[in-house]
Amino acid sequence: MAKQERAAARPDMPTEAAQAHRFGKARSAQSTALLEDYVELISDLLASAGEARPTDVARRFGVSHATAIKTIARLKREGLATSKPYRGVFLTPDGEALAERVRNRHRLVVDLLVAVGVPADSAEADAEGIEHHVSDAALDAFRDFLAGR
Amino acid sequence: MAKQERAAARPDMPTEAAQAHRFGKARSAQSTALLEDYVELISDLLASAGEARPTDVARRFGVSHATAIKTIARLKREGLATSKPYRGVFLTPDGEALAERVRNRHRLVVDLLVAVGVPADSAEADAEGIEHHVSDAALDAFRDFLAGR
DNA sequence: CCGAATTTGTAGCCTCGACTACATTTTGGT
DNA sequence: ACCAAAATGTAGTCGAGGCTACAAATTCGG
Ligand SMILES: [Mn+2]
Ligand SMILES: [Mn+2]
Ligand SMILES: [Mn+2]
Ligand SMILES: [Mn+2]
Repeated sequence: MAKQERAAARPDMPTEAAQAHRFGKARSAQSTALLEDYVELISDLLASAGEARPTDVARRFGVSHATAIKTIARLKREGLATSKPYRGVFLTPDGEALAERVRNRHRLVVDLLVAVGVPADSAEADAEGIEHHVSDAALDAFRDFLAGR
Repeated sequence: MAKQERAAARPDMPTEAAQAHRFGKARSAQSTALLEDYVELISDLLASAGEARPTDVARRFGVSHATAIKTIARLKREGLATSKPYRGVFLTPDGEALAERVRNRHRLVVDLLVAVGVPADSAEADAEGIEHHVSDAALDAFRDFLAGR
């Protein structure tokens, strides 16, 4: 029966492959979301307090300190952070660069949401999840929209 | 046994706790994202082909059939779907209702992205991830924006 | 109607991200 | 200086969500 499902399908229905690809993109974006949030948070702590302790990261992120330490270990594995036992966490140049990109993107997303009428606190909350799924093309559009309205 | 949230000190919630709360929201949204996508996909397949087979779901979602079957088992556990061996998958009333909500939300997000200038294909791809992190307050704002511009 | 192809199901393995419990190290108060 | 508290690290467990390999059921072509 699966003969001509393409012809019979709705015109606006995506092809199988295209849809699978989009779902895959969303999944892979999710796999880096945690790292992005950690790097951004650590960068903020370093800037505001001069140091980023695992306990602080855990409290700000809302997880146990053991969880934070394991995620920090993953950051180190991925070359984004460094740390020595009982000293704070620091970012590598790659980590700093990522933090900067993530911070700018976060702000852009919040600004866009506010610009289209989302209440500020909702915008801030939603952006925390949305930011990880916004493509560069969308960010460009957001910038243009914010500049030109 | 959901742990109770202490949302008492409303007026000026500490930045630290507020941030932790936002991160927690994003995490919990992510935990339901997969179920939402499956339910929406199954609903589409049921509407367009009259049936939703595990193999079709797997191919459209871009995962192995074993993975799809396991996720469908989770849908059944959560009361969103039903199925009998070697028959297709169907949605419970709860599942249908969720699919409808998710489908409308998906469209709204795409429309909003396009309205602020995001290219259509980027909008469609980004929406697949973004949709799961858009609050009702934001959706209301999106509707108003689309209606009133 | 029957054998082969397809579909479906099961089992076992992996990584990630969460937790608790406990061990160790550092820090701070007296 | 010392002991207690806090911070940090480690170990073990869990469920979700992937995978591959294999087994069983169903559907189809001849
Ligand atoms: Mn985030
Ligand atoms: Mn962020
Ligand atoms: Mn989606
Ligand atoms: Mn969707």
